[in-house]
Amino acid sequence: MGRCSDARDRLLAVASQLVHERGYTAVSVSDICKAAGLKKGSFYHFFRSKHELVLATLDRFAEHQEVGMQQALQSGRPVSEQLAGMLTSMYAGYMRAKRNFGSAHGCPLGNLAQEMAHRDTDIQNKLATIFARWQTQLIFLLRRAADRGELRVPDAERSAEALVAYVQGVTLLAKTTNDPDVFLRLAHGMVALAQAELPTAPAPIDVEEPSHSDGLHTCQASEVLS
Amino acid sequence: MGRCSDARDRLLAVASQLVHERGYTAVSVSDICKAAGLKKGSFYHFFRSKHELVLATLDRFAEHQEVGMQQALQSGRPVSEQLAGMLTSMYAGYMRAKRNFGSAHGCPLGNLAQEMAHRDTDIQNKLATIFARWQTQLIFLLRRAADRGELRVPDAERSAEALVAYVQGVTLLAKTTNDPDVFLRLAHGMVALAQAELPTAPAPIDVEEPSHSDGLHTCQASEVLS
DNA sequence: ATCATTCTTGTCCGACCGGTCAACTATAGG
DNA sequence: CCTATAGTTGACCGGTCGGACAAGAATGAT
Repeated sequence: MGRCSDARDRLLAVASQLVHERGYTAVSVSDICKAAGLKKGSFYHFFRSKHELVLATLDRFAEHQEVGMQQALQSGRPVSEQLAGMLTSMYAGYMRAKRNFGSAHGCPLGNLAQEMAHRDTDIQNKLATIFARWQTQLIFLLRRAADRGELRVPDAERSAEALVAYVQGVTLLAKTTNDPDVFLRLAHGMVALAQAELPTAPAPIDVEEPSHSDGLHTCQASEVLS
Repeated sequence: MGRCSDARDRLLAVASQLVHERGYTAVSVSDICKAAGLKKGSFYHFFRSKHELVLATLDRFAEHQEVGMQQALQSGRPVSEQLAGMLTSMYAGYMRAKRNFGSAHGCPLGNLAQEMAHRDTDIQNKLATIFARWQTQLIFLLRRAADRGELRVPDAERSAEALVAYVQGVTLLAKTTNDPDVFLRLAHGMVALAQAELPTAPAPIDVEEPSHSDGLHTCQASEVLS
């Protein structure tokens, strides 16, 4: 009863677009409303807050992703080709985005994770779940490749985790250097990570003397900056 | 002549802290001033804008980084150990940050890159330069390892680039899952990427039929979301 | 035709945004 | 000691932020 409107869907669609383009903080509720063609009052009829809206867009994203992944697993192509294809087809997507919208904005999940993971546990959890599901699918893929003798996969779990990280890192680098060729240049790393050997020594778990500092990776460095 | 004050330095220090914790957009000039213990008027005496301040913090970061890298290159440890050590010592940094500040915020460069690279070309360029310098140092390291016969390095440039990406990706994953052990679990990937083989077929540069969609990597997907 | 429900609208709020400015104070160099 | 200069202050600007709300318009079920 009452009306029925597609406003909620429009809000979701527009919001994931804008948040992807500009980031969570930089997009205002008014921006979203303007783009969806309705007033702020309507917004707050459907969502209790901007925060809740973004969580909803993540749910929607996860559903879409799920469908896509199922299809991908059925493709019979060689696995090493499929792995590299993840990056080469991101190259294609990057070029398409650049052509259609003027520039590419990286991975919507990665962007949101980088911006919000340490400030919003709801968003963090939702993103972590999506990454985990992604990893699970990769494990399947890698195990199948190992069974078929296509690849040597010493540790499918770890390799899958490494692959998720690598894809995110490559995307970030492509965006930062504004150079889509990064996807092509680094595609071979996917296969390398899939076949990565475990260290002979179980793992260097020594939390070494903290201040000897290797230098090349001062990246945690709030501290470095006095 | 006139006064001399350390206010500028305080602003830089406080700003890199806050931007690292909350992101560029989410930190206001007033926040920075409050934390530095001075008024907005003073801020605009030293910097023409928030934008300019952040560029200055990046310069400062780059200088510190430079020093650290020079030291690291002189360490005589085995290169594979040094590579893995980049991640294991980030594990240490993560734990330290968590202990001291309650949570870790990932790599300040990565955060800024993800948030700003596609919206601010000045910041993008500065970040790209820092990444490039980082890569250069890694190339040195890898070449030396190859010369000594420590590692087989088929392509030092590409491996160095892949390593930079990988470190960023692993950091993001650790932050998103809030699980520092990721650094330890994925450390072996560093060695794998250093020794990654190039594909026998030069590269699958076919920009395949655009909509066949591999699914597992729908990550460019503003499009996927209707 | 009615009426509860769903949706839409416009207006309003206090807080804060990035940034400006003129007036004031402390200080180093002469 | 004096003064040019460097640094500081607090009040202020127009604009936007996330959010609240009462009132009205459209609709579906009865």
